[in-house]
Amino acid sequence: MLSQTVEYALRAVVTLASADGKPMVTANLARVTDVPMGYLYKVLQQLGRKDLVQSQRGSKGGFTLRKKPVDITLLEIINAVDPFKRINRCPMDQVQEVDVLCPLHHRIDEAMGVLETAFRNTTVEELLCDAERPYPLCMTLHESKEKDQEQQASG
Amino acid sequence: MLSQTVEYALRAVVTLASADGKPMVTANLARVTDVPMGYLYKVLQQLGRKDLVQSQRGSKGGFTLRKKPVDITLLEIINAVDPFKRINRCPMDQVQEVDVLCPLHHRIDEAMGVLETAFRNTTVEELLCDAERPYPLCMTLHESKEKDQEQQASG
DNA sequence: CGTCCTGTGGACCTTCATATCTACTTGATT
DNA sequence: AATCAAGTAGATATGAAGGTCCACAGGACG
Repeated sequence: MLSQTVEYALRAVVTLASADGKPMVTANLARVTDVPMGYLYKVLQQLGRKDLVQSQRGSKGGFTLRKKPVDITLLEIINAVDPFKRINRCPMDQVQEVDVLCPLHHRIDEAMGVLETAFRNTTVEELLCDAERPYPLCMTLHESKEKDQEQQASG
Repeated sequence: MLSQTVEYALRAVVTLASADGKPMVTANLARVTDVPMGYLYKVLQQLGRKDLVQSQRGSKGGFTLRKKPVDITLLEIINAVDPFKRINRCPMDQVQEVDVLCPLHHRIDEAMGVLETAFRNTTVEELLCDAERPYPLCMTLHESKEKDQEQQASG
């Protein structure tokens, strides 16, 4: 339903959010989020253009969030990489003045509206402090992230 | 969001529903729904395998619905050609016993659930008798359909 | 039976999102 | 300045969805 790119973008932002301001290098981010590194760059670039993330080159560099998790909605992330499309006009209708959709497309668009709202009303912050689910991303990845941070600390 | 194939399937079923039991030939259906005819065959075949439509070869043949519009939900049509996928397990998580999703995927799946329900709760019948929108599909297509039926009648 | 009409199914082509590769630029550190 | 770490950007590959084509099969009707 959502594109692979959106999925990747969401993972990246959530992970950066849980890094709590410390810059994360792409290689590390790629490992934790399980996204191909080369492609992750592209996704991060798109997020950068929309001012969701920020990059710092050179050693000690990496990516950080540009806004607080509480101020980032899932919809923003989605729109940054693969804009959520609503149906504004019937796709079949070439010559169309009025913007009244036919019943079919009206119904579909209505449903899409609900979905869009759900994404607009969820912030990254909410994903970080879910009582029942202590880790913002999957448990095993949390573990590999821990391991990775140990590596970083020791290396 | 929904695939092109789903869009085509929905158009086809709605159009067949408004044909009120009379078989429609693919060429005609393709014109009315603005779907490439060769591809429409494929879509209709998929709908046929799921017993949503029925075909009759030879002259006076064509496609008809196999069920009443009131008994066909949009979700059924969607599932026939491009099954609606829910998130059952975190896509990142290789080793996973419990089926508790991480906050991110839980949230996404929740939203998808709402969408799925919306499609499950809409029947084709509802699209046929919308007071504010007299034609189940776009106006101009309704017109071209009229024209087409005239052609059929005179030809 | 012959012929026309219409759907079937398989092979193939096209397009685009996804993913990779690589040469380059920028920043930090010494 | 030299060097290394890290992001940038554009060219190119891959694979799945969308779309086309064609030879065949089955039904209707003279």
